[in-house]
Amino acid sequence: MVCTLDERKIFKSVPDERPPYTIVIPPPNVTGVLHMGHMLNNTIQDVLIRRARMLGKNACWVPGTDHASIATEAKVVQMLRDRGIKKSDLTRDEFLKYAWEWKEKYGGIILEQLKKLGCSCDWDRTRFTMEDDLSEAVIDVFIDLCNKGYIYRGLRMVNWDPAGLTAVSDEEVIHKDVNSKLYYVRYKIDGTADEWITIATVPPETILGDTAVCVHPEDERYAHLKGKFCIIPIVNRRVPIIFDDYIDKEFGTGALKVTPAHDINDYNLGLKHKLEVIDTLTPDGKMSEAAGHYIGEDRFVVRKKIAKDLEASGHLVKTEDYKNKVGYSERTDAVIEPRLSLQWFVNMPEISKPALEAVVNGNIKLIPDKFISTYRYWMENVKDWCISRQLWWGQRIPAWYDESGNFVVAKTSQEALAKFAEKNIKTNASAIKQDDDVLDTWFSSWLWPISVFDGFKDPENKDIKYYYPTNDLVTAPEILFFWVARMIIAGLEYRNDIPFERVYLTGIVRDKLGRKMSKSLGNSPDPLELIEKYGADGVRVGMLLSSPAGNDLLFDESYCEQGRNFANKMWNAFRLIKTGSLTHHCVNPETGRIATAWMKSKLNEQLALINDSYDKMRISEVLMIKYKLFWDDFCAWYLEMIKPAYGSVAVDTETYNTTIDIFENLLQILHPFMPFLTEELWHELKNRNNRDCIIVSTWPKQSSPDNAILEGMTHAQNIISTLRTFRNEKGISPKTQLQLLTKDKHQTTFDDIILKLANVSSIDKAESFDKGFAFMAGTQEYAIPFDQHIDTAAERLRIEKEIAYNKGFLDTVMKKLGNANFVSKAKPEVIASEEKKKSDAEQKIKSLEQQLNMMS
RNA sequence: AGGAGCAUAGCUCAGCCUGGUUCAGAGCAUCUGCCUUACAAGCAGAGGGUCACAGGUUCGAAUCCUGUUGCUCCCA
Repeated sequence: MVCTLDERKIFKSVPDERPPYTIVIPPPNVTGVLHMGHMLNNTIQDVLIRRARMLGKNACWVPGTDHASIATEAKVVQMLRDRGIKKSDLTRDEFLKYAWEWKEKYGGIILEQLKKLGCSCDWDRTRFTMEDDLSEAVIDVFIDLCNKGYIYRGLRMVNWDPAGLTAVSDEEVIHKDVNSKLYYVRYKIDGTADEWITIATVPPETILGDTAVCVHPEDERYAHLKGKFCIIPIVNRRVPIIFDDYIDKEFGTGALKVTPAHDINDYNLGLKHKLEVIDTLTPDGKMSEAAGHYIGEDRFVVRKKIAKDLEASGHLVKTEDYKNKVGYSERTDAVIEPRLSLQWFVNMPEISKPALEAVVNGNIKLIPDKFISTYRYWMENVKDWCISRQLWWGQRIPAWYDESGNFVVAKTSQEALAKFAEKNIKTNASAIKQDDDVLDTWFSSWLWPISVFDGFKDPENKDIKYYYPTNDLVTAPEILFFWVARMIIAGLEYRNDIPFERVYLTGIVRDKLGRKMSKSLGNSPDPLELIEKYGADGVRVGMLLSSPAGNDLLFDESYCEQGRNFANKMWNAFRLIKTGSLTHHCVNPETGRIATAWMKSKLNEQLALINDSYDKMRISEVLMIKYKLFWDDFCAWYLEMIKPAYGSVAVDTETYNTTIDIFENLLQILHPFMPFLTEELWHELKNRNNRDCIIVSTWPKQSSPDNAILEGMTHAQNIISTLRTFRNEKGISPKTQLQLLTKDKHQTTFDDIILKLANVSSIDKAESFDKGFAFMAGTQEYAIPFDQHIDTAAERLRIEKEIAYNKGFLDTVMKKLGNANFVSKAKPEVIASEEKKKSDAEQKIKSLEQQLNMMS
């Protein structure tokens, strides 16, 4: 080929009169590299896109990347550190210059990798969440939501990442089981000489921030402490003992130390009981001035120190081993600390209602639908979304503060000044300062299905009107909430329409032991090495062979091996057809006629199943049907039927041409899964021009199969298999010809094929069977005269076993039919089928008994 | 603590919604025989499951209901 499909812009889509089929890619992290999850996800999208294109839709797959603020910023900081530059020594602008430099260098690697996978994206449409137009949309949406009252700024307990120095969302916290210690510490009751209350805590360093001790109001052990105070050790602070039924009497000692600054539940207790809030941690996880002790030391160092100090002062009662869950930052792996801070939030309950409705009422379909209840549960309990991040890489929050802390939300400083003026706040350009924080990356990507078509910049443009709502979204269930749900919210809010019709949720790719693939485990194969080793088509097939929607895929390289073997099989079939003996000789035209008629019917029969499974998004089932259709039906049966015996010279152009047609149809059907090989063979098969590519060919039209031929062939296959088994068991070479005897009912249509595939010399009618091997295919009787030594006893045993089986079966049928309840209650067609079973079984038994008699 | 889901051949999964298809199917793996001029990355065959367990509903249960056990995910 002179130039690639991509270069010929075959993946390109522009609005036209055809119906659109649109997918927006879940944008991968711009600095990321392809991992197994991407492979699975994008292969599925490509399969859907390619089939839609062949169905005559205007297929548009929009690629792109997101800026992944925390991950990217962390990488840039690392790069700077390697060059001996500290982020804190740089201005914001200087830092961003480095960040963009990094992005230009490494951004887009992943898109190149997707091309190697064969992804047929419209690469001209590649977008990036931080490019100007998309950023402007983000800022406009922020301002709009502020104006609508959905966004507010508030003091909240957030998940603080002390390594990343930013708040992260609940979804970015990974809870892990860890072995900790539970410290039992006693606090002296104020005004007593030797009276104590003992609390249990995992992080004893937070004692420095304690502002109360809380017990259950009905806990008799502590009833006498009502109105009393106790003394916090080390800091010697006098704090109240409060009573609240929030307390679990059974846990620890039933007495809870309350640290409102560092625990969300304690914070709520603090609000309720009006407790003082003492923030004892610095942003980077060290003890703050307010802690009063251990200032500037890391919290984990202090944890050990304070335990010793408490022991020395006689406050430590005991320690216990304790298993608990600790939150870690998904990005930096630092232990997350709950921390009070001023952040920006989206008020979710109200704005998310239509999005809940859209899924519950079926406007948007989740596949598999078991995710609907999960989605509903989350949306009904949705919490406000913390959207500010203490980073520089991202869209800077358009809020402006004056010197006394008043703020307005505005796109530019000029507009901000105007807004201050409106509020009658006197200030000036040099006195106002923009918020230092940026917006959560999801606050960009929730606009993705709209912003990639410039739906914010130009809401009435041709693209957005044509492509939106998109058709399918393919993504991982892990981000159902923090991405999918939010896109639905944004879509309904800003287009008054859903962003996509269906969401296909893939499984998570795990290793064969069921562990998630991760860098630290080192259990993930390198996707590009896999492609190198098995070919992109082989890997694509391997990925999809066993990945039912929503179920995890236990990946094993042997799947790719299977994929490669299949590609190899296709190649070999091509060789037979195009360059092998088929081009020179062929079977007699009659055999060819039957064979092609059967194969065409088989193809149509299976194509109906394939189309149906596609519609139900059962992708691995689609693949398996195609796999068997090609390998079993086409190669193992059809090609063997028409393949000429050595030395045969009969030429039959019609059969040959039909075979090419069928092979082309099979290539088309397989094309979405195996784009490279099918395209290559498509061009090898015939001399086609640059435009005549399989990727833009028309999906084969399904017509009704000839059922008589299908049934007849199944019967013939039955006979052939029995003869092959017979040879196998008797050790008769496939080269030895056999004679086949039939009775009246036998249809001769497939005789040629039986002769060929079972190496039978002749098929003759006989009144009755003499000595030899008698068998049944369906309800018909056949025999092979066989005069070599036959183990009569073994044959008798075989037939007797078969009789016993059929009698047993007949018994169960008779029992049903003899049951008055069954006959009166079962549906007529069920009864009819039982009657048929009965007569078939009776006839079989009769024939088998005859055979038995003949042997004696 | 709560919510959701899963349990079918050695492995990965269909079938279950809507009970009845010759006493459960596939792919891979296994075993047997084959280097047959498209293909040993192959060909032809074979074996392999009391459908997790216990009850119940029904003429009839892998399929519907209840309970038990084990596992996974989500959220505390």
